[in-house]
Amino acid sequence: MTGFLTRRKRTHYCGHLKASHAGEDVVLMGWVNRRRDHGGVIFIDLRDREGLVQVVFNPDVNPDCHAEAGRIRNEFVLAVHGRVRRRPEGMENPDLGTGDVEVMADELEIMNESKTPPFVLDQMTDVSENVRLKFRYLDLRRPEIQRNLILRSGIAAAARDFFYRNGFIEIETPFLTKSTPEGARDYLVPSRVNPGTFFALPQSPQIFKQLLMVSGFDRYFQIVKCFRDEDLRADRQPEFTQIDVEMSFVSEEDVVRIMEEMIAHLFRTCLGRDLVLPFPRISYRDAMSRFGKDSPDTRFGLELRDLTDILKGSGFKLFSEIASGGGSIQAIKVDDGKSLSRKDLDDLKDFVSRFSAAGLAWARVNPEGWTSPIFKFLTPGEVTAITEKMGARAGAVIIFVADSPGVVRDALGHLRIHLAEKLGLIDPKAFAFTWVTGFPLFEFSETEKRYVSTHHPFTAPVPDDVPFIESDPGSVHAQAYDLVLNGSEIGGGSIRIHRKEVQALIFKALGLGEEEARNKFGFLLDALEYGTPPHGGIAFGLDRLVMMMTGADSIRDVIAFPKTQKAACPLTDAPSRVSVEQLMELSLKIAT
RNA sequence: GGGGUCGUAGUUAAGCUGGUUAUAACGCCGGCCUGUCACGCCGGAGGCCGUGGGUUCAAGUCCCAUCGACCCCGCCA
Repeated sequence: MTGFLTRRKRTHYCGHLKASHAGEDVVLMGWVNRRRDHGGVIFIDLRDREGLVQVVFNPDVNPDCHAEAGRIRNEFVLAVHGRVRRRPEGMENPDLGTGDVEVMADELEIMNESKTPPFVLDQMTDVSENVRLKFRYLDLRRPEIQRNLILRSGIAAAARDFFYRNGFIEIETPFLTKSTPEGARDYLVPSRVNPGTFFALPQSPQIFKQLLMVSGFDRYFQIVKCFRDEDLRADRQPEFTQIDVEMSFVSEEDVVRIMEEMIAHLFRTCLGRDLVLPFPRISYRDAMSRFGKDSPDTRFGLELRDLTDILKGSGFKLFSEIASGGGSIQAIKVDDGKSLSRKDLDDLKDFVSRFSAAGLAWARVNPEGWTSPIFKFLTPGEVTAITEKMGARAGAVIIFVADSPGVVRDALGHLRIHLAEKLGLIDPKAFAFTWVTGFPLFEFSETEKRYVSTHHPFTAPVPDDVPFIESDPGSVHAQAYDLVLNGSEIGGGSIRIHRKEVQALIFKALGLGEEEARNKFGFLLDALEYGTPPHGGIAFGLDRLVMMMTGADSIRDVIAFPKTQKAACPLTDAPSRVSVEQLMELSLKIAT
């Protein structure tokens, strides 16, 4: 059993062999993807990171070797010595990268056996995610997911390359840091040395990267894990990776320009795709009114139109009442509504009810008028005005939602995506980037009955708006920007406040007392008094970016060892209980 | 915290209005097979129907609870 590795070195990856290797002796090491035992000749598809190649065991070449090959089962680890040859005429496999050749084995070592795996490792077999995650080390042998992680590595490498060449310095920031109860829930780590106190795992290196600007590093980046203890989604994990960037002496424009070059560099080197620069930009206000959300998917139309003015005096009571109560009536239009059945349209009511939208109506536009449950309530003038405003031709379907403006946008924003997916209006190969700018600095929180930061409390206001911070906080714009790709926010950043007077105004507007602010962010406030340069930055969600670039449906398919929706790991069984001794050492007691 | 979909063989699924021994495909085991490539042919093994309780003469099927997976809302500055 031993000896092969001392005698032989691996010469090639399985997936690299091609016709030009014909006639060469090679040594391959890998896993058995599949065996086809014909009684006489035995075929083995041997797999490694780079792909598959067919290995042939023929009793005429080496009877002992052929006999040994009879023991082989799936996922055994083999070392094979043999000669590459072109496959016999007509035996090529065009579906296999190495399909022109095969390896005639004359020496075999079974380096390790394998239990029968719980699932077959090919793309035809679909396996539930809990089984996949429980046996993640096997799941990760599948070529599709290996491809994702290999591309991820390439993207990170390309990003580093870009940053190094553009004068950015990579600096690590602490994972054991201070809890700042603004924003997401923190993951806490108890301190043994300081009983009763806790570190927090960083939600982002925000404050540290700003301090690095105070220190004069000028351009910083880091590809770094961040942690947020919030509920999971298909594109959200409790630990995730950011490409984190901060720059000194820059404007919003400077950050946006260099970062879109960085993104273009990633797409060019990793996908071979040339993106058109500069990326389109849209204001927050336009994004909300045209797309119903601040991360618009611009791959398709179905834009929102406001019909409140036309319908506020309408004979359709639901509409007129909502309009007179300060609500809004908006609509989207599907140009070719033939494939939407009456039932489909009626079911949309259920869909928008998820967003607590009260009223939904629809209309089919015909050459002679509308087919619509609300047609009889509308005047011909209203029908014409709406048809015109929507730009609806015969065959179109108009879908109306009436409720408070926020609810309407939310409902229609989701509905347009739902319909675009259902109707196949989305080009799966498109990458539609959009910068969203001009965010409000504050949003009024109904739950907290106060203004809260839209971005974070260090975001700089647009200079012209500074006078209104106290008098009219809702009108103040931020020097903030989000990068959106196909409707998904993949990055966001801002110019930061570098003067303490402005910072003090912001804290005041947020209802944050001087003492409280000092307690939470004192060190940053101190730093602002020692010559902080103007600075700003951005952070990209690497996982989401890789998801988009690989076409993965789930963030879990681009992370080697992800958590389930309950924020647990089926492989290691984390999180788990710990011993009383461990708890005592930390001065902790479980209350429940 | 809330809404939804789903848990049946190793895996993926079927199982109707409750009724005899719970099906199939793939995988697995054995046999045959010297050119297959999702090899083929013959035979075989394999089940706590997620768990607990209830209704019933009878439960995979109905009801309640609970655990778990996924999707969504809230949440995620």
